[in-house]
Amino acid sequence: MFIYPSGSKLHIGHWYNYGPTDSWARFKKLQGYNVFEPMGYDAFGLPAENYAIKTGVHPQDSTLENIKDIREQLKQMGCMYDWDAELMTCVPEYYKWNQWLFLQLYKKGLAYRKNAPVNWCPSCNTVLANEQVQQDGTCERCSTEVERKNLTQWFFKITEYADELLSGLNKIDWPEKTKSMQTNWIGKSTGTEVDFEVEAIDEKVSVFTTRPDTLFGVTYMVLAPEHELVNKITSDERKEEVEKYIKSIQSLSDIERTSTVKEKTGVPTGAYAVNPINGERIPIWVADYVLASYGTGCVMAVPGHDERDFEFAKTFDLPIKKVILEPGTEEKEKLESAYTGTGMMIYSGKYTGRNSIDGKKQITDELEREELGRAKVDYKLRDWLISRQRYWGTPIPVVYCDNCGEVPVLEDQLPIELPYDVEFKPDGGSPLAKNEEFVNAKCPKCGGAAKRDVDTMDTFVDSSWYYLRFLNPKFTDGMFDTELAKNWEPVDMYVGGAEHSTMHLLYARFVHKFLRDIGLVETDEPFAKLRHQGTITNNGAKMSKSKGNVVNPNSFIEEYGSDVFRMYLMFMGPYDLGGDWSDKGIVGVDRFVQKVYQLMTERENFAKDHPSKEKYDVTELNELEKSVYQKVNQSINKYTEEVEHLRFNTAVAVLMELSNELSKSLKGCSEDLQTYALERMTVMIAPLAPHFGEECWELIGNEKLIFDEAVWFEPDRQHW
RNA sequence: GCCGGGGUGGCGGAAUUGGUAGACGCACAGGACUUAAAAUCCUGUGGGAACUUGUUCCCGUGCCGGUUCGAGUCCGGCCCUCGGUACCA
Repeated sequence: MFIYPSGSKLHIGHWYNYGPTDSWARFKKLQGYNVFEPMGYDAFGLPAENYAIKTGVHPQDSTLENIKDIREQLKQMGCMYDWDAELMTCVPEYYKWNQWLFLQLYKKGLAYRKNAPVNWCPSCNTVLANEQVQQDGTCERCSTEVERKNLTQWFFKITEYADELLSGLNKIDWPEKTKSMQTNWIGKSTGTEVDFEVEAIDEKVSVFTTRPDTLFGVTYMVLAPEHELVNKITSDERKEEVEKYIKSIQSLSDIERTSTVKEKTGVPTGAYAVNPINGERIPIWVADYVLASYGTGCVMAVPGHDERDFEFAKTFDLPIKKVILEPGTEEKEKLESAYTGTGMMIYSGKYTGRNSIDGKKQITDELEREELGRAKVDYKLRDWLISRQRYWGTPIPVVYCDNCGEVPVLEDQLPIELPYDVEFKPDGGSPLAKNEEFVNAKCPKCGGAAKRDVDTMDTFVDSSWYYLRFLNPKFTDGMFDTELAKNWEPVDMYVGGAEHSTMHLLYARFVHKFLRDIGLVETDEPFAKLRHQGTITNNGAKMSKSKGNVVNPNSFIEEYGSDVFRMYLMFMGPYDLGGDWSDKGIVGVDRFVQKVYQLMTERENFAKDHPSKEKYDVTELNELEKSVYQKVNQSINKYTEEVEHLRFNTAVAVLMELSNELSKSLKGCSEDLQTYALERMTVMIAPLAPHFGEECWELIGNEKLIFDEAVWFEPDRQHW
């Protein structure tokens, strides 16, 4: 994953992501693969803008300055990045293609506008990111209570790909936990949509349920407070109470609202609905535990067989009906808690006595026949909201014309450039809204006066296709070079933090599939193999500038060099777990390197003076030579296995064991066998410590660079 | 709350498939070298007990329970902790 340049310094986390990854790439290079290892900058985003609000430094200036510093530090790490392929997302040459992508999605009906709430701080007069809202629901800058405000915003229709995003997981070599998180995030559930007639307004309201077999147990219905029908159906005498309730839950987050430990709240609307299966009249309530964003924003409540409904019914003394019998009991009335399993249906009209598993299908069939419902698949996944009321991002290529309404910009007018002169101090709207020159445009359709969209895109748009742009960042004839892409896609190895599991990694898969559907890529998935690096913490806490607990790698690099520092990070523990930072053990890695260096300097030019054989027959070696020979080959075998699977900690341990053995025994071996051992040792050290590897390679008498030669030795497994 | 990880000596960790728990390293202790120190090298090092002093026994992988000839590993129930939770990226 490319780097996010939020500050000017690389911290240990960056080293932990990029050092070991480069070691893996170098290992592949030595093995003879054609390795393309690029680096770029995810340069748009909120922190640069907040920094600008605080200090007055323009986001573009601070970002470009940071990138300059970061580039120099990346070079210190000794990664074999292809610097010709470097890219950054904040330049028109790049973000032009975000806009182009937007237009393609729009053309296919996959970009659309609808209302969605944002966090609004009435005191700062601005939209806040979730991160800027404190736990108690107040603004991090001024501690004012944050409100929710509805704005018309752009969405990408990722839900159109929900099924394929799910099934595609079977085709890729990703960590099981990541696939499992995406699966749960997409949240596919098969169920039934049931229509309930609402009395008084002569309108139907649909609910989605995975348990149509419990339909006879419905005793009330709940609308999300945001549901559009709430206003319509609420009776006059209830109006005041309902409005008061809706206001009272406005500042709660979805997490708080749906918490099962929080006491249930809600109010009756005074309206009633009719259960289509038995004609029963049930009250309609409004409660915050139902979210407008999932399903239809409305649930049929079955307190006997749903835990949340049970809690709610207990709290408000609503009837609880038992309609499924737990296997192994005859008790048809009492329920200590909601029973959510299957069993025999009871008190269910003609379905009484049937198995609830069959009942599910039969009730759905009946509803379909009567046109009162239908089988339906539902997803938790929501469409991707990409509008941001901010400056530092890609302008959305749409204008609004009095005559023609919403009109996309013509492709040949791209890029819509982000103007430099803008006031980002918050005052109510998107910063771009105040730049007249930017806002006023011509309607592409009628040529009349029009206003540009003043929002910018979510930066996850930038990062959802950059891996394709790497192939040739200077390409001008399209989003990326499709000919090159044919040869290089998908990415063979993608490494980044697990925190991206459900957002970036899902968005990128979605965009890749879309690009396939418009004929730009040929594969179904962007990243064939994915691995996560863990987080390095400091005293158990995530390092961050705001906490002031960032460990600066510089002092260690000065004292031990980048190779030792990088190798120590690899030696610390399993790569995917990360761990708490401690400099306690770095001397051990340093000692190891000194020990190897000693071995090499004692045998300068051995490769020239005593060339090694390719293979040895152990029957012709003495006992000591035989054990050295075996140790060397066992080490190559183990090392290969470990590095291949990113188990760098044990790979380093293999090399330490080998160096201990060689320090003890090498003196007693024939000179050519000594060369044999040192060559192989060097080849294994080089990917982990590239500078030191080259030094050793030269010391023992080689002329060319080891990585230019791409030397690798397969182990001799014959004589174990 | 929900989803997904993690928890093993004084410390970082190893044990790849249910089969000798503690590889490798840090720290510590003793020794060699040295006038001395540093560096380096060698030896020891999970806890406890016994004695015939180099061997035996007991305990031990977050907690409680289970499966198995055998569990760090599998199953059930907890505790703690970390990541995500749709506008940090």
